[in-house]
Amino acid sequence: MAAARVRSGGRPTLEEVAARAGVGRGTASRVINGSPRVSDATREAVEAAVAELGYVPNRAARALAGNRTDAIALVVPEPETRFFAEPYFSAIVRGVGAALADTEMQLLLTLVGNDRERRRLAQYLTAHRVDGVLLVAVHADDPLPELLEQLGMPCVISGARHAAETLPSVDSDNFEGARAAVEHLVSRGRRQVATITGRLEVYGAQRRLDGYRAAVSAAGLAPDERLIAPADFTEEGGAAAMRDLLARRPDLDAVFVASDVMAAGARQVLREAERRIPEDVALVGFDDSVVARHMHPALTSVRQPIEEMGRRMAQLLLDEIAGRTPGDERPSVVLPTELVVRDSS
Amino acid sequence: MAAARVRSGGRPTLEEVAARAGVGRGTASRVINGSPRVSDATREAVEAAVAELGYVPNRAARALAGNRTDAIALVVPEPETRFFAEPYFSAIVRGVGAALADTEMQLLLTLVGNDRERRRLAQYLTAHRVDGVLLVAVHADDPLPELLEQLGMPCVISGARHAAETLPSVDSDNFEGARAAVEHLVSRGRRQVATITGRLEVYGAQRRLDGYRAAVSAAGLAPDERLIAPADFTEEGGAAAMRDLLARRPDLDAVFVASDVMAAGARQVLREAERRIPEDVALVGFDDSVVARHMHPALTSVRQPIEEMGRRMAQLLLDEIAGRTPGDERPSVVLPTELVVRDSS
DNA sequence: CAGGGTATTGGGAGCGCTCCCAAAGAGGGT
DNA sequence: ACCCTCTTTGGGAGCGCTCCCAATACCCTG
Repeated sequence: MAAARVRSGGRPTLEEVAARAGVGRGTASRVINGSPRVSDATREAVEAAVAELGYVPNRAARALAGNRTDAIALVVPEPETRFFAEPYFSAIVRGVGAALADTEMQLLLTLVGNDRERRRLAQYLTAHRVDGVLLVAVHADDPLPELLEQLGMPCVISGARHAAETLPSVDSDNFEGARAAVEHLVSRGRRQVATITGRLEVYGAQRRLDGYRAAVSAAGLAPDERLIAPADFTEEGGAAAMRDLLARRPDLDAVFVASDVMAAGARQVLREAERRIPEDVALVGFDDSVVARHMHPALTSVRQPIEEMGRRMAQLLLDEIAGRTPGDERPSVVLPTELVVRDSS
Repeated sequence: MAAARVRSGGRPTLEEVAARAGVGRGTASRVINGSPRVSDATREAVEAAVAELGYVPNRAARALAGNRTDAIALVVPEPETRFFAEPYFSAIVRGVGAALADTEMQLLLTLVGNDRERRRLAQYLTAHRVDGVLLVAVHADDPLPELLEQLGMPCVISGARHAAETLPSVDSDNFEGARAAVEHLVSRGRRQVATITGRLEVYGAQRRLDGYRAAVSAAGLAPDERLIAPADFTEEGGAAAMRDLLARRPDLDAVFVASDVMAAGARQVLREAERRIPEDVALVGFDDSVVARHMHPALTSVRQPIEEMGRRMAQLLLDEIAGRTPGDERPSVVLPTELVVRDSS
């Protein structure tokens, strides 16, 4: 029995645990990793040694020997203010954190600001420094997903990039959320329902517009392209779009806005135009952010289960990494939204 | 010259880079790590080989051999909603990310929810899985800082825990921010200035109260403890405190609230009590969050340079890890705040 | 021209773990 | 009792890097 080198300080090694338990290194490793091919007696002995020594595996050694990292990266495109804004970012992080809580997986946060950082990220991924990647707010033309697919790197994205998404993705039901919002407006007697959309290259924004259209025709209202104003998810964009709408269709009596922040911009314009909310114009937002609650009047909004989305993304990724993808098709999750009715509608 | 093993797939190793450059492994390593003890010709040869092969060092191997990890942890106590709320979290993350951008350092996100996760974190840190720790929103009685100090683990905290903080810390100037806010109220002719404080166990909240007191006496106003209502940084707490204040001193004409969220609660109560803002009561918040901008009327608030705080925390930590602490005393940074005047005052 | 630096360099010895092969032990059937 | 199979076990061989020592090359000095 090889006596483990005596080490005064430092953390205990597997070798020491094995020596203490009176078994070989291989056996100790098997116990630590939960292999079934160990007798009960041995397992208990090793577990006791682990507890006595306070052994914690050395992650680096594990990664080196096992060719894995036990870490996943959450990649956040920093300029994408829509994502980085409240409540998206912290909620996603919370959800991911929750899903990872009783896992050995570490969460690496990677902010991608400019092109240089983007290249560094690509290098990172190529160097296999993580077992998988969570990609949020990817654009349809982002080369990153392709790169990941080529590398065979497990990956989950938030929000499908288009109808024929090939990557595993988690999304909220943008179509249904928008549809329900507009249906709600119609049920309150509104007849000239306009919409301010997000950037339509973003698939989710397109789906919200689709939902709007579906609800409009389901209600038997006359579709009118002049009631549709595209914007860019910013407050200023929302304001500009609202001005356009008022100019084109001054008779509108409701607006479904594809984000709360844009709704804030729209409300400002409506106030300046002296349209009362909700008496003259009803307003519904999307996201149910802090802004919605504190707007005056409080904004009716479509809530997305963002934290849950984070959790599901992480779970999907863990599955992907473990290789237990059920069928051949890519798992894609669509979570329901909820309409939170407040004073603006 | 030992021929490097030919490997079809896979990433290139140091050994391969060395072979390609026609040098030894040690020399290649020296170049990669920027050692000055290499001739220019050799350096160039190695750099060329690195570029041609697209070599990226294997992090795990480095960590194992070098007994470091090139990673730091951002530890976030999840139940601490004050911190996790907008804008704190994302701004800190941004700042930290910016400071780390041209470093090899990785950012690990660790959410600490319950006691179990807390123990796991302690184990983590004991196992030296990171080179340093960024601790945000620590309570004065949190055992974590002590643990870190015992382990000799570099650490920076956001917000001193008390006047005699021993750890390197980054903070905004809570005292001066509060003082300036109250001074502003006084300069607008307010004479009965009340305050709603955060939880006073939080040192920052205490400092804000100190700043309030300083401004009150500097203005020659009569200090009155009935004008001071403690709360807990929540909207409901702010509302309750506002009710207390109105009951005790119905003649108050201004309130300095130690956070925007509490200010939102207070505003609600003032509206119910039919006090106009700012005509009857002027309101000033703290944080300059989204809530402040969208409140009605828009809330005057004290802005903290949170992103900059994140950046400085990271820099301090990197210094600490590099061991180049200038003197013996712990570096502690206090950043200035800025009063953003809006319609509520 | 010898002697004693100083600047470079190569490569051995690990770091602590996983993988895997071969050996030892434990039954079971005939 | 013997052979064969299945289970359990030990430990060698790396994973790719850093650290460091010894070797070599080069340069002054007297």
